[in-house]
Amino acid sequence: MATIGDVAREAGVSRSTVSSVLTGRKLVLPDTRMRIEAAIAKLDYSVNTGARALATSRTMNLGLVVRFHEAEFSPALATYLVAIADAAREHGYGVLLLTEVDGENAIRRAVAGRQVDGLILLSVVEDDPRIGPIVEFRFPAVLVGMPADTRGVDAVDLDFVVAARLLVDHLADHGHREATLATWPDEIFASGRTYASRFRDGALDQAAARGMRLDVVSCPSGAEQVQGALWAALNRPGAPRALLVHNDAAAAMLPMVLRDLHLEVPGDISVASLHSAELGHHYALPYTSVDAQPEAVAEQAVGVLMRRLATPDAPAEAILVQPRLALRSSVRTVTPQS
Amino acid sequence: MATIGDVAREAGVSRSTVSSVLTGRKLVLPDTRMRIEAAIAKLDYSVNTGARALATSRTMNLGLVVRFHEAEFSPALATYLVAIADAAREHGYGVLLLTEVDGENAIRRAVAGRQVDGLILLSVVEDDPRIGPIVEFRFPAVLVGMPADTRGVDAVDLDFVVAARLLVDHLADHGHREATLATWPDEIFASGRTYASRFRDGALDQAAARGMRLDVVSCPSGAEQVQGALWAALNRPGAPRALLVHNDAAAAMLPMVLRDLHLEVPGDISVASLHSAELGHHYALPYTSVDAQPEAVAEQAVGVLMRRLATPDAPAEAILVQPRLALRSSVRTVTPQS
DNA sequence: CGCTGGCAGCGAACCGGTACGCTGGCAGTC
DNA sequence: GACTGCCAGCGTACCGGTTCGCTGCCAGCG
Repeated sequence: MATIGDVAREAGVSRSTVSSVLTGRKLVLPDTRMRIEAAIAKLDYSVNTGARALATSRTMNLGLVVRFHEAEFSPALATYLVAIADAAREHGYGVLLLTEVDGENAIRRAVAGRQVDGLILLSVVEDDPRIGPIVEFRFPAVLVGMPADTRGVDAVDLDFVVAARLLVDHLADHGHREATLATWPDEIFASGRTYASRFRDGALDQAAARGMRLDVVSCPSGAEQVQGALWAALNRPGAPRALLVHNDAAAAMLPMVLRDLHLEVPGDISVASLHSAELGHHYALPYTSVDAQPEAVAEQAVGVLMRRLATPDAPAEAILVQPRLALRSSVRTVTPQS
Repeated sequence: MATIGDVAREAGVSRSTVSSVLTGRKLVLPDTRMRIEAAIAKLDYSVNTGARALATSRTMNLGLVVRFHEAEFSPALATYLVAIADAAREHGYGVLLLTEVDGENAIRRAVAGRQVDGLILLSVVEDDPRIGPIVEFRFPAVLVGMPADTRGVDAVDLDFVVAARLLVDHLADHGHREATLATWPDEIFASGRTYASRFRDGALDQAAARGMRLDVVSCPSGAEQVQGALWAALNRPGAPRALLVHNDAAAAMLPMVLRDLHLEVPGDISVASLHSAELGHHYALPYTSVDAQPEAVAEQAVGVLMRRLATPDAPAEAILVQPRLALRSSVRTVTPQS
């Protein structure tokens, strides 16, 4: 493999001049530059990123910290990983995958070994133990997922309150005065995944504002339990004829349960949901929904991190990605009758 | 951040002695070693991996090349990514996520920039364009997924032929003389994903050997189309009362279709499938199956790559991970009646 | 007692880049 | 014609490790 010295020799200049061309930080006479570029092409040279990192003390790598939570239903995780890697590359950064049961350790190692310039933490929960070291070291990082208290750390997430409001409004606008909200298992709420509570509370608030009754049903985890919970919720006497879903597992199982109960959408029941476009695609979910937007979230997360790297002392940002409603005519207009 | 020089000063030795302790390649007197270790602890020192990489010309990083194929149904992708990262760490390696529409370029960049010591290629297809550069540069790499011709490149995959045989035998052993095989869309076969053809051909061969009739049904992609295809296949007159599934989307949709057709498993129909344990878990699939084993495949892939790095000139390995049958009593015993 | 051997630890070179101060040549100005 | 200013390009130090040959000490042995 050719080194910068080989290129310099080939072009008849010094190493530092080649470096000037590579980094573009200094002016080089056009014909000198062309000689150098020719030499680079001829020798098929490319810079040794490790050596450059050592000299500049910037690795141009980001650490992507993934904690795999067995209980979570997340076909979309891969989408996030890929979207983040793509967004990072747009800015010239690579992505190091840090997956450890004990995410704290992965962070310490990567940071201490100076393998990464910044960190992206996925599936953040409230009081996430991974946040401690980051604040302590003042290491550039961005959380994907919003802890209740962002404590001066950058964070990016979908705006679940607005998402809830959009969906509730959509039902209310179509004349629904009552609905069931199928949401996450209790342990998800308990474990501090604020997306669950932000959506639920946003939905309850908006329902109150619109004079709508909203019955909250927590679907326990496990596919069969989810089905059972949905079945029970929809089959109880006086069940509302509108369903609001914020639970990927429930959304995936819903078509089957509805068929079971001989309920037509939207004829017998209106359905509106919050789930990722990918989930909807794979499961052929024909429901009006707010799409979780992995690409947009990934882009924002990387963008925030870039800004943090550029200006380390700027105040922390908390970015809420605005959701969009995707209509799929699963909500019908009802006329009030009582 | 402390450097090796700081540690040396603190311990009253030279930098090279500290290095001897760090690498463990040279003997150091016990009490000197302890002084150095104390200094390391006191200064909270850890080696700069970039500098070490420059000196040793080994990065201790692997590149994980992921191509995201929109049409593929891949909730399991994340499982593979995480499993590979975990396996790599067991060997002291980090994982750089290389995702690009144009995977070839990602490879070239990572290799030319000496960012990784080896590559792991996911979802390999026949005549995968990414294989070319690897063979050309003789760069250490392992394919996950088996091209028909491994051309001297290491490859690891599940043994789909054995998987097919196990499942066909299972049906045959229970007295089934005919079955339907629900398999991948035509374009998956066409695009050279050999897992599809290896399974199908293995199943056909074994069915022939066991004197069994096997009707192959290709389920087109898209959740609704899959349902339609399954529905048609199961509902046609004289449809076999045994179903063999090798198609994750079909497996996921199957419970709904069966319910639709009022078919009980195994009372009305026997079902045996090949899918990942994770898929089965998330979708509550109660079918006897051969579990695709992401963890085992990941472990083997990393293992092969480690061996390749140790002995670059060893002959290429092609490892087939042996599948296991997981019984879930979805196959019933039938007594021949004609 | 002198020679040899072993070995702990040192020092310098090196990996492949970047950064910065300096030089030398040329043009413009008085 | 001497002085000034500008700037392309050079040389060298440095980033933080590893490697390897050498030194100097001590023990063992004849």
